Amino acid sequence: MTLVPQTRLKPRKNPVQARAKATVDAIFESTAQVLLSEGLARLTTNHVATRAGVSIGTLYQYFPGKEALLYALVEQLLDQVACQIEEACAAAERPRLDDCAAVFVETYFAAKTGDPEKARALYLASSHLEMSALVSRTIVRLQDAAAQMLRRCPEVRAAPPVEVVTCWVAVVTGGTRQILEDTNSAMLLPGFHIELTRLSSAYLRSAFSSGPKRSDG
Amino acid sequence: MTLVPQTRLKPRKNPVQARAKATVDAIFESTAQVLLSEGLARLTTNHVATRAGVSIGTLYQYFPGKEALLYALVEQLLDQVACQIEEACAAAERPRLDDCAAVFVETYFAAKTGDPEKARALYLASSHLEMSALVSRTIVRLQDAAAQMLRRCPEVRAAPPVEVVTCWVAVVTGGTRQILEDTNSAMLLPGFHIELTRLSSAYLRSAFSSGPKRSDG
DNA sequence: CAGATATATGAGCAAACCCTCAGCTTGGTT
DNA sequence: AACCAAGCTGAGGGTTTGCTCATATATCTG
Repeated sequence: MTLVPQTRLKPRKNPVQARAKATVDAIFESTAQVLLSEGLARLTTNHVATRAGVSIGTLYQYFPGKEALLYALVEQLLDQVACQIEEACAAAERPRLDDCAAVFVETYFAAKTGDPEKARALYLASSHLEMSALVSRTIVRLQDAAAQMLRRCPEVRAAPPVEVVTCWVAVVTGGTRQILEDTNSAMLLPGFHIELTRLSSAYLRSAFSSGPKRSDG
Repeated sequence: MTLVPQTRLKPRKNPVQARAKATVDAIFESTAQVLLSEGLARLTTNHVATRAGVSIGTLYQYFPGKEALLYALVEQLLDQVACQIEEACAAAERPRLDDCAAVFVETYFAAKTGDPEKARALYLASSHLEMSALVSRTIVRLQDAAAQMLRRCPEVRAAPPVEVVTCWVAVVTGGTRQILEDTNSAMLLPGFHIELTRLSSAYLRSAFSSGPKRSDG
């Protein structure tokens, strides 16, 4: 319902030959680079095309406009993250609570820090208002994946409350964003990973275990 | 050290008469509104001036450029939040761990949700690369305030580890941002507040209390 | 090879935008 | 009232930017 008229945001033409695919990839790559080096405000289509080593006309053969380019970039990167999370969560068969925490945090963190610059470019681009629906949809995918994993957890009796899942996912994604965007904290990345896992374990235990449960070690 | 040459970002002139102060306030207000209704990409100085009910020339009497305007807006809003947090943290004399969690979350949450639209405008503006240092400095203020409050906590023996404070602050600020930016989750705001407090309590206890401590309830 | 299709080029136009400046109005002081 | 500084105005200059289109080249098919 309420399908936004996104004609302006959809790709204009799909590449069929190999060299065209390479061109589109180069444009994506260049967009991320320009986004980081120049910022969203100074990102121009001409600059993107030049940096990608293609003509401006070529860019407009595949994207109907500047916003469509950014939209496609964000869509691609968000989908990659969501797929990785869904896969990892589904792979956990009978996880303990601590496993749920570790799997989710580990996977999300790896997806984001694998290419931190690309992640930061994504954050910049996704602040466009047009992207909010896209981001929202991805968050729902993460929440569903997390909820289903939790439901398979022996320590969790009933269906996990929506507020808990919402809070957990928001805190993991938002916290990671905060750390990645703050260049001063960049050195603390490994430490943050550990702390975020401990935080998740502590929260999930307090939300699902009636009695406090101490694991050995 | 490394004082960035921010001549371009500093106000050009300070208002001395009352009507001039009103003008500057109107410009700030209008900037936030345009930011929300049009987005960062379509925010133009002419539009801001028109919406504020002043001439474009007036705007440029107080701000040397578009970026300075955004910079001043972000600076003002960030400083308000930091001051509130510092005050609230300092007011907690001999807090228990749960009090620390409650005070920090409560204050931050109130500061952000008091005017959610302004908060979202702030997020949009702060994604400018130029703002990263400003945001970074504010985060440090929050971390310091939180650390000092924790140090006054009887349950905390030594100085709180920097990773814990960093993670906690990142998670509270980032999580709140995530919820505020996602219009779909807007209805869950009160519930999120409660969960975020519980999460903070659980994390702080797991970080500082050697033995698990169960409070009545 | 010949025709058809897919892909690439880039000069340049129309529109949007940032910002200046010369002149005007308001408020305060003597 | 006379004067002055503070504040306000808005048309427009110079620049940037998004995007088109006529043309050229590469790849595929038979």
